[in-house]
Amino acid sequence: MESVTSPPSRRDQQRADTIAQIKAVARDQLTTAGPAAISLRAIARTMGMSAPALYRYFPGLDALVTALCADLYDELRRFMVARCDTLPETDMIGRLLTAARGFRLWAVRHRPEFTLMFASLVPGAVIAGPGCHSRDLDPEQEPYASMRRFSQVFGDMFHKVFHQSDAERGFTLRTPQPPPMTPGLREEIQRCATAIGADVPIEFGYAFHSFWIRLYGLVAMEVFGQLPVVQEAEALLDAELHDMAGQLGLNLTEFTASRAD
Amino acid sequence: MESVTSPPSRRDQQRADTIAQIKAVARDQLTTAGPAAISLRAIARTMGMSAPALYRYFPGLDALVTALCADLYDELRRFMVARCDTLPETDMIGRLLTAARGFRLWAVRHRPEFTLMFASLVPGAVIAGPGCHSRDLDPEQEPYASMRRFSQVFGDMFHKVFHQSDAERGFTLRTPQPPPMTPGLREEIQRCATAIGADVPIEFGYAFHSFWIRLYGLVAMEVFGQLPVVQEAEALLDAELHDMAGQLGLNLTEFTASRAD
DNA sequence: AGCGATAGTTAACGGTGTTCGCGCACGCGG
DNA sequence: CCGCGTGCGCGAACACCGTTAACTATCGCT
Repeated sequence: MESVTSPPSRRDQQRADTIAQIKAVARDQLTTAGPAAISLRAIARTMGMSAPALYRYFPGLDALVTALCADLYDELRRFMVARCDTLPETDMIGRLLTAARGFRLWAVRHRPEFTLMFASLVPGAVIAGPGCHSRDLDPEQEPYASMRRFSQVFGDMFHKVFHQSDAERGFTLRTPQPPPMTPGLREEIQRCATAIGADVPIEFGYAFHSFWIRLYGLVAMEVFGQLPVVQEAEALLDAELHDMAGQLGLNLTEFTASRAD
Repeated sequence: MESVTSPPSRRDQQRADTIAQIKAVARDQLTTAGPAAISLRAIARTMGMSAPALYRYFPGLDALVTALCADLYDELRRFMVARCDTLPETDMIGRLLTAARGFRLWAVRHRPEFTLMFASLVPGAVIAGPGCHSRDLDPEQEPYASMRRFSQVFGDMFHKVFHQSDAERGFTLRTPQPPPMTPGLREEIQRCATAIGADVPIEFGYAFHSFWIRLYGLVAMEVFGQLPVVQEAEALLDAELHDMAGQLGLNLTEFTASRAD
């Protein structure tokens, strides 16, 4: 709540540069040797500094990893929207497909990063307990803000594709038939949808949620080496996307074919 | 290929007991403080031993974690089949549902274990590279044998439910319509299905594979704190199972209702 | 010009995996 | 039943790791 943001003084600039360099070196360690290999002493070594000096910039290793993780969410989001922006605003189906394929592509190109982001959140944060993550989960804190911005990408797209007219969309959206749900589940799905800005009826809320589960499951299994189909993973993603589109009344082959005209 | 298995001498017995104790202590560390907290020195400390002594039983920390991981796959499999065995042999749909719910239940009860098994395979094994895991992946080695035995549970069930008669099954199985697939994908899905012993047509091969992706995605997201719907996760699993059953022509509500008679 | 905040240093503590070399003692074979 | 050998455990040591404390020098602003 600073009413006056002080101009970035010279020191602040150098400080920002150092922080960026620290994160860059950490990112390199992550890419090269995996999440467990991020080491303060090694970072300091390659930067020509002494390890305790890094504590001027981060309160500890966990904080560094958390900040790096936040950057990765932003990078992934930017990667996805950049690819989507090559398509016209009205082609929301094309943008959704591009976002999904971009999600997988970034993940398989950056397996260690994906592991850090989606399978631990923070080292040592997966400790047991129903509330899962033992970290402070102030929902406005740094990793969560980036995660929400990332989720927002799909949320906005779902919202838009639903509120498009059939003419803009290029096909008539069919209301999927959701399975029977408990009242509590219906309420929570509705709440999650509105929280993400996707103001849609429950049938679409469930469908979109289920689609996200399928996309996440496919990508996570591929990255973690759990996917039975491993060589044709990209083709499998396309098949799954076809299948999901079909549940919304869209035949993707005809769609892309007619679009190609 | 030992033609004569030497009788378990007294020494071998003690050795086996020590190995079991080491893994038990490691398991306790994993459950209590997460995968990163498994420490040889701490294990030796609580066992009243010295750290290098453990090297008489495991060539290193990675080997211990790998062996522990293999045990966990067996434990998960046993948990699932034990619950399935409370149902009659002919109720394959009920067994499939029980197996899926058991998979989730074990995962949420053992989050650190699940993380170790399904999101890293072995610490430091997620290093970049197209072939993913940098470990020796001799498919008959210890972690992979247990993984295959685990996968076999679902594979057998899929095989059986498909080859059941409609009378045994209690409903007429509808052939799902798969999305268009590339020839390579069809071939690989077929190959994976036969490798797991599920000799089924491609339509069911794709459906079962997709079901496994959805189940894995749902459970992994819940364990890793990535699921939007977090409070009603169990109800969400039931909804997803309803949805998947519906794609095979089975209305689950009627099914379980008639079964309850 | 001087003062204070800031960035950097070295030393040290406790922790980790791993290797080496030694000794002891226990269980097996004669 | 007894000795022998082998497997077992130990301590020391090396190279890492995160983190803290005390201290210094330098840079920037007043």
